[in-house]
Amino acid sequence: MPIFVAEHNRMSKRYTITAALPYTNGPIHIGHLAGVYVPADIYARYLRMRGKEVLFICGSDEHGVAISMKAKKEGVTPKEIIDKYHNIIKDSFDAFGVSFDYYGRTSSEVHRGTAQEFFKTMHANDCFETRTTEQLYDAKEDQFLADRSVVGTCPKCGYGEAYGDQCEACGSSLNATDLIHPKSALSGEKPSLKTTTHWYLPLDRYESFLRSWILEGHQSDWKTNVLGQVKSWIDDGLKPRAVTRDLSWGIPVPVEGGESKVLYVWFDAPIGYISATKEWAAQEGKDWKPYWQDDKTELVHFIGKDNIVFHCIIFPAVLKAMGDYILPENVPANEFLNLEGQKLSTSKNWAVWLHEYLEDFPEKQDVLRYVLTANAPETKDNDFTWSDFQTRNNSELVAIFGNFINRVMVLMHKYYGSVVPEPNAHTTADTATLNELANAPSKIATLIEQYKFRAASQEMMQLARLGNKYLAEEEPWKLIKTTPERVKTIMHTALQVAAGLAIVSEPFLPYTAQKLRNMLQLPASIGWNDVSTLKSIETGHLLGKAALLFEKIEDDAIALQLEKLQ
RNA sequence: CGCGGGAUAGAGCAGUAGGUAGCUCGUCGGGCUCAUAACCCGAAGGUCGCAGGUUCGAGUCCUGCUCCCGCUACCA
Repeated sequence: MPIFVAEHNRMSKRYTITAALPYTNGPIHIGHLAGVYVPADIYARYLRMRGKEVLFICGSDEHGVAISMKAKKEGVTPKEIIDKYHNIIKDSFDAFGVSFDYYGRTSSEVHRGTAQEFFKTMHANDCFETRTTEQLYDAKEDQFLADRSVVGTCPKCGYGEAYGDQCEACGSSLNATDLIHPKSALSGEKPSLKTTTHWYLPLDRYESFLRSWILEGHQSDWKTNVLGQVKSWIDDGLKPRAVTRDLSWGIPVPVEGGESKVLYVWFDAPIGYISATKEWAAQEGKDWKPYWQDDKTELVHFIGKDNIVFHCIIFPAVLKAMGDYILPENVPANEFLNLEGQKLSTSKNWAVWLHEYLEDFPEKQDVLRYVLTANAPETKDNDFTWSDFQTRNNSELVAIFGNFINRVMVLMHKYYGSVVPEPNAHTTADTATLNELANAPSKIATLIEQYKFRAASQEMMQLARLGNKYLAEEEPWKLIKTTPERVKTIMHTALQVAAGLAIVSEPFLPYTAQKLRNMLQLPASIGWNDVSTLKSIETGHLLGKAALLFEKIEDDAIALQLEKLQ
């Protein structure tokens, strides 16, 4: 009898799950996977197994200065940059089994239309304020300059190469207009001051709404890091935030006076979730609206900690302003993952890139998924080391999970020609093991629903330990010589555990789960709810061919990875 | 400077509403030999970042401090 049944009550029927849109100025690495995409995928796969209607959405974020700067630097068009990385990123997700229902991109026509419609609606409903300010302008390049794009002499320490936002010599925060002898980083010309007018989202109008919705309404079910960040912002007093920029690469501002201006990326990016939903719905012949406008739908945003303010403050304010939209039920933001003690850095190439990992460790997607889940930065920044990767593979996946399955398969083949024998009466040991097996799905379910994926993955592994322990204590290899009838019951029981693993491991290790299902010849109709009934595998069932689920990773493969980092 | 998160055995992490500090890996000892020298059992190992305070009692509450990470920047 399962002990934990509470989760059934509070589960919704439809879920819209989003994973942060990766920015297409580079490929993605293990930090992205650990913080956002693996947890989101575990959640989505789990809910689908529970028979829920799930829409799992993501896409490429393709606007913003970083991309136009990169394009300029490489002498190509922004379009070439985003196409290149969009494809690399999309392929990485596919390869790692991240089961998006749709992966869109913010450069699409549908997205342009959706984002512009958001802007126009909010504009018409007086949701914006306009402000005119003076900003540094590069006449030669004919564009306004970001603070970061201005260099000059620091007014505090006299360092000659200070950036407009911060002096790297003395650490002071600066305004670009404070710099002595400012120069444009683009052209080297002296910038001039020019007035410009922009639309602002007056976040201050949403302060009390946000306070009661999040700080009161979600006080107990949102993560502390998220609540803390939100509280900090709200207590600080929310200020109007510009939603438009003087740039050329982006979505044109669709109202009068918006010529030569584009929507600020943070305004258009989250709307990308909705655009992607529309594209998916059109493709599937469905209506997109229930996924965003039906209050029986649960919306969950998976993001990294750097994104908290956008998904908890700004985007909800936009959704609220639009009126018809639901708000996120939860925003389970993760902290960051470090690599060998140092933070990941694209510019220093201090990263493990997913597309490169797959070249070095083909077919080992699940290993990385597992390691990143078992050591996920759920409550604080965590460290990924290659040595830990090796240990987790060799000592856990190979020695515990893979080995248990192999033991069962070998014994079954040897004793019964892989035909499931008929069990006799259960002993207390059998019953205890079967009880624990029956309880496992509920335990794992509860943890997943609380976004505790690390603990959930360990609970899954616990099942393999249970199987090993059961075999060690029952010693069928001895009993086969003395009381062969008893062995039938033991193997039947051990097989139920193996089948349970095949099912319960799917959200975490989708490729392995599929392999294991094939080995056990589990019919597709057997799923999550069958684990507890203990009838996943019946007497007389013929098992498939045995194969190793995982293989050891040797020291030289690890040494090679460490060398690559240098 | 301000704000948020973190600092717990060799390593990586849990610690739920304060009451003799847990998990995984590693190490050491034992058992087993069906299994990818894998599995199972047991043991050693921590003054819970530092300094104070509240309490009969604090990893858990309060104050101060140190260090790491993040946000406050058109690097999303």
